[in-house]
Amino acid sequence: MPYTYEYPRPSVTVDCVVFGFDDKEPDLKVLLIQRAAEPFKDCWALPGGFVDMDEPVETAALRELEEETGLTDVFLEQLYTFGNPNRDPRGRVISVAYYALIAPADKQIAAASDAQNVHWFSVNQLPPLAFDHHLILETGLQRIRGKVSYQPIGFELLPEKFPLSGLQKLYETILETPLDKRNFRKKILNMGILKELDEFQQDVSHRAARLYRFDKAKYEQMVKEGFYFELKEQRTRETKRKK
Amino acid sequence: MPYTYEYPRPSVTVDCVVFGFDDKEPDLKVLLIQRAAEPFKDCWALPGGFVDMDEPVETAALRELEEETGLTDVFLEQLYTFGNPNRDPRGRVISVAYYALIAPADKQIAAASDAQNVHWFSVNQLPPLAFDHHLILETGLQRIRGKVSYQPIGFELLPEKFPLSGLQKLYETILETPLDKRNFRKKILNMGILKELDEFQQDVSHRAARLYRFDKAKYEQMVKEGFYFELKEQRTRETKRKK
DNA sequence: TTGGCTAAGTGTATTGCGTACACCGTTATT
DNA sequence: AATAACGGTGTACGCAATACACTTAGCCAA
Repeated sequence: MPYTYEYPRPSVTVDCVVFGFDDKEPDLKVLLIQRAAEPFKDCWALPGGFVDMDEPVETAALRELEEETGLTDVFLEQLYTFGNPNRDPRGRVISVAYYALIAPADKQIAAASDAQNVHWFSVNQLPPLAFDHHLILETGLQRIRGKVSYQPIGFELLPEKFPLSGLQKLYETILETPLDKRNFRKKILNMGILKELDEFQQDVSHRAARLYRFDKAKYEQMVKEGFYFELKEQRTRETKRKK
Repeated sequence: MPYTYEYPRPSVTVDCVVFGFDDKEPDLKVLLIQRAAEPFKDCWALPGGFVDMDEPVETAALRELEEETGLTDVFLEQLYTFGNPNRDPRGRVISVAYYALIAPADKQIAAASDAQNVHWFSVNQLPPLAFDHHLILETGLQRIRGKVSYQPIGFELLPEKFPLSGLQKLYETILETPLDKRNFRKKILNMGILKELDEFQQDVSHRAARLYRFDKAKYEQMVKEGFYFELKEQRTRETKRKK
C-alpha cells in the first residue's frame, strides 16, 4: 500500500456516453459494456475507468474508450462531473463524464479489457445500468438534444457522405419531431455548409439519392464571419404561441 | 499520514467564477480573492478549495464560496472540470469549476479564511491569476455569453426590482453589442415574463423609470407549455447575410 | 421660474424568414 | 407494364425582426 496522503482523497474516473445513429430503425443508440468485474459484475454500464496520475482527463476518456470498445478517432466533449458521495459502493469516486458521437461506418466495435461484452442499445430500450450511469446517460441525451439545434454536431453521427434524407432522419430522431422535407432541404442547403457530391446512394431499391458532405472548413470560415448555425424544431402555427 | 491507498489518487478541488454586474460602469465583474497561502501566495485567484470526502461537489463549491467571500444563496451551475496534470505545482489536482451569478444588492462581501482580500474586477481589467484560473474564467465568460441568449439567467445578475434600461444594459454588456431600445422593450415585454410594478427608481436626477420583476413562476409555467426564451444579438440587415 | 439636461417612454412601415402544402420523376422489383 | 418507394422541387402567407425619431417627465442650476 505505497500511496499515503495527509488528507483523504477521492478516486477519479471517466465515463463515456457514446452515441450512434441507426438510420434503418431509425434510432439513437448508446454503446454499453457488460462489466466483467465487481461491483455490478455482469451489469451493463458506460465504458470508463480510472484516470491515471499523469494523463489529462480527456486522454483518460479516449484511452478507456479504446481499451473497452476499440473505438478511436471519436468526437468527444466533456459532459458533466458527477460526484455525489454515494454514487459508487467502493467509496468516494468522482466521475468526469464525456459524450462521444460516432459515425456508423466506424461501428466495428470489440469487447475488451474490463468488458465481457459490448453492445449498442436504443436509448428507448435501455437495460438497468450500474452506478448512476442512467443519470449520466440522461444528462448526455439532454445535452445533445439541446446542442444539435445550434451547433452542427449532428454530422459526427453520419458517415462522411450522406443523403439529405439521412440528415433529416437524424434530426427528426434526436429532436423527436417530424420535419417538413422541403423546408428542411431549403434551409440546410441555403446555409451553404454542405458540399454537393457527384455521387449517389448504392444498392437501394428505388431512385438513388444524391450524397452530400459536411464542409467543415467552410463552416468554420463562415462562423468567423458571424454565421450562426441554427436548425430548430419546426412547430406548427397553433402550438407556436398559445392563447 | 493516516490515509493510504493501493493506487495513487489526485486531489479534487472546486473553483468558482463569480459574476456580478455593475450598471454604473457598466461592466461585467468577477470576484477574486487574494491568496493568503502558498502556492501563489498574494496572487489573485478564483475562490475555491478542496472537496471534503463526504460532501457533494456542488456543496463544496457553495461552502468554499461562503468561507472565502461570505456569499450565500447564489445561483450556481457547474461549468467544466479542469484536470491537466500540471495545472497545480503541488501535484495532481483536478478542479471542478462552477460559475455563479449574483445580484449587486447582495454584494456585501468579506474576506475570510484562506483569503486575505476579496475584490471585484472588471472582466476587461484582470490581474494575473494563480494556476490556470485565467483559462477557467475565460471558459466561464464564454459560457454565460452563450447562455444568456436562450435562458433567462441574466436576471440573476440584477436586483429583484429593476428598470428595463438596466436589463438592456446588462444584455448589451454581456453580448458586447448595442441593442435598439424600442425593439428590446417590445420583445421582452411581449414574452410576458416580466411583472410590471407600481414602483419607480429612487434618487435619480432625471425622470424615474418604472421597475419590473422577473416572474419566475410564470416563466417556468410557460416553458412547460412549450415557450422558448430567446434574446439574441440584434444584427443589422447588412451584416446579417453577406454577399 | 425658467431653461436645460438626462433618460423614459412610445409607433409604424418594411422586409425577410419560417411555415404550410402536393405532385411528378426516377429506379428497381414483380 | 404496372407497382412500390423514395427523390426532388416551388409558392403563397403571415409573423416577427428590424430600422428609425420625437415627445414627456423629472431634476437641477441659474
